[in-house]
Amino acid sequence: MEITQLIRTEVSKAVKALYDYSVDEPDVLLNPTRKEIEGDYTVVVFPFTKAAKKAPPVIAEELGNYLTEHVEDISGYTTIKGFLNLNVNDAYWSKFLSDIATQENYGYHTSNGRKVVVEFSSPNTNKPLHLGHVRNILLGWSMSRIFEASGYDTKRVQIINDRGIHICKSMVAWQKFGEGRTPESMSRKGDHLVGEYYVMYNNEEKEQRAALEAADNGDDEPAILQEARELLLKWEDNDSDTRELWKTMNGWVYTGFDETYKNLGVNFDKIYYESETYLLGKDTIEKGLEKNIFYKKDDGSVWIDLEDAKLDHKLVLRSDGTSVYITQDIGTAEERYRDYEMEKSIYVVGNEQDYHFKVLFEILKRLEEPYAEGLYHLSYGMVELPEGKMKSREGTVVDADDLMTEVVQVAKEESLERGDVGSLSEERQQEIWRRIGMAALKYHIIRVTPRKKILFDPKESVDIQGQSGPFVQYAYVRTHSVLNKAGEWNADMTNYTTAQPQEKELLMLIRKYGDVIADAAKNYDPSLVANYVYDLAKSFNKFYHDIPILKAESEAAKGFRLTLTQTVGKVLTSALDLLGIEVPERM
RNA sequence: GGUCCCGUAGCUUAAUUGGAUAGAGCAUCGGAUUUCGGCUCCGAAGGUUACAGGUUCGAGUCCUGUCGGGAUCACCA
Repeated sequence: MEITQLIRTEVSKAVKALYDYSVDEPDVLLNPTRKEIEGDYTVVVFPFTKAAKKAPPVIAEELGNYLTEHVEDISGYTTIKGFLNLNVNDAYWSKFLSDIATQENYGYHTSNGRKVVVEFSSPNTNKPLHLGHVRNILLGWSMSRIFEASGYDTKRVQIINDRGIHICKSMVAWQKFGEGRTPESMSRKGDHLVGEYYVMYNNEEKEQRAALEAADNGDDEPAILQEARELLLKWEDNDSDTRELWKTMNGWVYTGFDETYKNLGVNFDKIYYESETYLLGKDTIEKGLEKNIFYKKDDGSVWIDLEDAKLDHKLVLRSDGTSVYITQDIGTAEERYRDYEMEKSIYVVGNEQDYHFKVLFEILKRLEEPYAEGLYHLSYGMVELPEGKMKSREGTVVDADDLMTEVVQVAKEESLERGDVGSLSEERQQEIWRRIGMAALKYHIIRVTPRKKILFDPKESVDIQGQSGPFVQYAYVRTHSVLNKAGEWNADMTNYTTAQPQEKELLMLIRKYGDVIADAAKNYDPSLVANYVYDLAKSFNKFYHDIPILKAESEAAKGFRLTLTQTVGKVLTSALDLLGIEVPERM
């Protein structure tokens, strides 16, 4: 049995035997022992004082005695105040290592047959992706990977906001100023090209507004805004020319997005388009009206009263019968359930929509939708720059494509300075630089817990030292390099029973990997994996520095350490993969 | 104004969900290589966990209040 599980089980038994008190195994408080103190795992005995009617140190002593006698893998103990520090038999660790060494996908949980849908990215089609999207995409991607590793059948989806006044604005500007330009004719990424016309639109609108104000007609609407509105009406009327232009320009954007997604290393199982879903949800509102979940005002608008959930009254259908944003979301949720019958849905959306999702989920609960209990809003803080918030109107956004180019470029420059990979082909070097640069960027963003806002300093995002992606990659490259030198080795390590503290620390971390995955899924927090993989890399570097591997004192020790090194390499690769980070073989 | 989120070392952050002396990285200062790759390792310094109360064996974590920062409160999406 796995060691921490074993300790929980045995503590539970011991408490029953000694004090006739029942503790559930998960409720046994068990931590790794602090570094300065002797021992491997620590049991907190305070919770047993009432049942035992004894002082904590006495209980610790009695439990320690019992466990040492009854459990083979526990070789001894010490007590400090109310803490019982247990020593694990050295033989346990070599057995543990040889057990997992050949395991496929070590740390992954077996399939649980449950389905989860993760929605992320979900951009508008009027401008390219920026740093904010990057955080969203990285969170969504790693969350979906973590759920897969936790045994879930996982689907990745996004819903693209491809209709509405914003895209009409880009269209108007292109009609006026475009002169037939295309991504091909301009050699420009489609999403960037469309984004430029959106900017042109905004500039034009601003100028017209200023002119109107100068002429003392400040209350009038700028002509170009009227044109955009007309275009939206035409779109809704299915005007063929408008639809054609809309399709063409959105097509440019999608091609651009695809390239960005590819560079970020992400993909989707299904894409929903608002132009196809914006009419959904109305039926549900009708049904809800019949069940008195909603109510109708005199003007014909439909509302829901959520005051007893500490929310407000919320409009769900306009007086003219058309839907609002939340109506669509209700409809899309149902459509998604028809597609996947998922038990859990995770919406990766920024925290400015916290209120919206509270309302949405509350409504779906009241409608008694079968998937309502599994809804989760993975809310994350904004990404801010040192000089303040990003504002597209002020041109202070950090473009996703530029950012990626930049980090890879920096990785390249620093690598050339060191000259470690100069002997490789140009292509392979390029691939290594790409992996390093992307690792730096991704790790820098994913390591902070989602709900906190990120202060994004471009300089720090390409750090390769300290707690960074490349630091972890370097530890992996070391494992790879040692193993290459080692060639074949004798993996029989059963008579290696003198594990060093550095080795035990590594093994305890490796043992924890499956727990970390489960925790990250339970808390919807990929940063737990990011912090874990750093700890593992750091611990390996120390081991590597302190202890000889190839020149170990015995064949058994060498076999043990090489197997350990190999296993560390596997776990590093696996954990980084959950974050969407690839490892290079050299760097 | 109501509601929600955040406040930890100069900076960026962690804390096994209420457990021991709050742990890292950057920056600063000082060390380590006849060795499997120095993008490494070791050490020093740096903290009244915004503040004030409370709950208990025990609080960065839970409760109340105060201060500071942000978000949100559309027949927009």
